[in-house]
Amino acid sequence: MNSATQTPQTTGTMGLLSQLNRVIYRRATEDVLGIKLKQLIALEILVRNDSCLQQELGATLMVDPNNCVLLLNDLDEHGFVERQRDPRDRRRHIVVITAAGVKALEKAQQKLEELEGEVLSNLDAAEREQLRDLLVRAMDGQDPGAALECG
Amino acid sequence: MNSATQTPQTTGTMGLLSQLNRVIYRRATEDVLGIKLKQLIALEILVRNDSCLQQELGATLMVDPNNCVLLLNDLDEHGFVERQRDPRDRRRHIVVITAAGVKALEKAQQKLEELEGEVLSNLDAAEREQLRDLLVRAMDGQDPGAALECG
DNA sequence: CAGATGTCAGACCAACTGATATGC
DNA sequence: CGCATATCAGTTCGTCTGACATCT
Repeated sequence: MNSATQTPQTTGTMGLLSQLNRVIYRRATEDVLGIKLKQLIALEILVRNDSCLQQELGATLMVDPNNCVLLLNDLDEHGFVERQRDPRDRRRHIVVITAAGVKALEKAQQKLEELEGEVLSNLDAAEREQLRDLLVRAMDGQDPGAALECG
Repeated sequence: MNSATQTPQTTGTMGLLSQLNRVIYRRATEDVLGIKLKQLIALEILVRNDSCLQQELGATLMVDPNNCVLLLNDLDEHGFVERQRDPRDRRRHIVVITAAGVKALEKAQQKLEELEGEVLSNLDAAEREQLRDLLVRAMDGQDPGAALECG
């Protein structure tokens, strides 16, 4: 009715999360970050682990193996990752991030932090830290590899 | 490397939000809720405002006018909403939720709360309240109608 | 051989783009 | 006439499904 309503329009935490994610997704485009948000998250995992099995990456990202292939193809074409055969089980691939990948990641992370500042402009530093902490804890409880049960 | 890593794999708040949303999105399917998550959010807005202009709904949901039409077509076909011409400006539509819509919403909300309990199982009641509060405040600062600048 | 892993091609769904109809 | 609103058709993007090759 009143067109300038500032009341929270969505009640549930899940709905709010979904809405706020929508805001992020709309703003964190490839134009802004240089890479896609999902690629950024994938690269973050790779730098953190130095390298990891392709299936572990997929499980952590919660994408099914097929989509993991597509995602890596994209990153591979840009020279941001390399896939190596695991010598101990030659069916498997070990994914490693390249120097160019690290560089692209750092650039994207910087842009994303700028965005974060804008999106969370209503929260002060302590509250942002609190939010991040709650999200970390929530994610910790998540079943990894739920995306694998698809065959 | 260790396949049972429980360390937070994603560092930034935006990435965490995106990942947690992924968890929700994967579980809050139409099969579980009875309606789609986005439809649930739309109906929530409608019960809260009793009725609202179609463009206001779109702005609040952050979907562009085109997608708003599709969304409402879907809800309309199920008999969950009705579109009425605004007598004061007959170009406009006023969207109202039906009794069936309210019923479907309540059912879906109940299921979603169950899901919320599972997804946020690592957080106690106080922490969940805290999370919800932070999300509400973050959403309050969001530019409504950003989705309208697309023509 | 059965089972696991990764790859690809085609189907499917959700979102965006452009054109049209109606009313101001 | 120009502008706003809603609608639809066509395109594009991301994701899922099924078939296949390789390796254990």
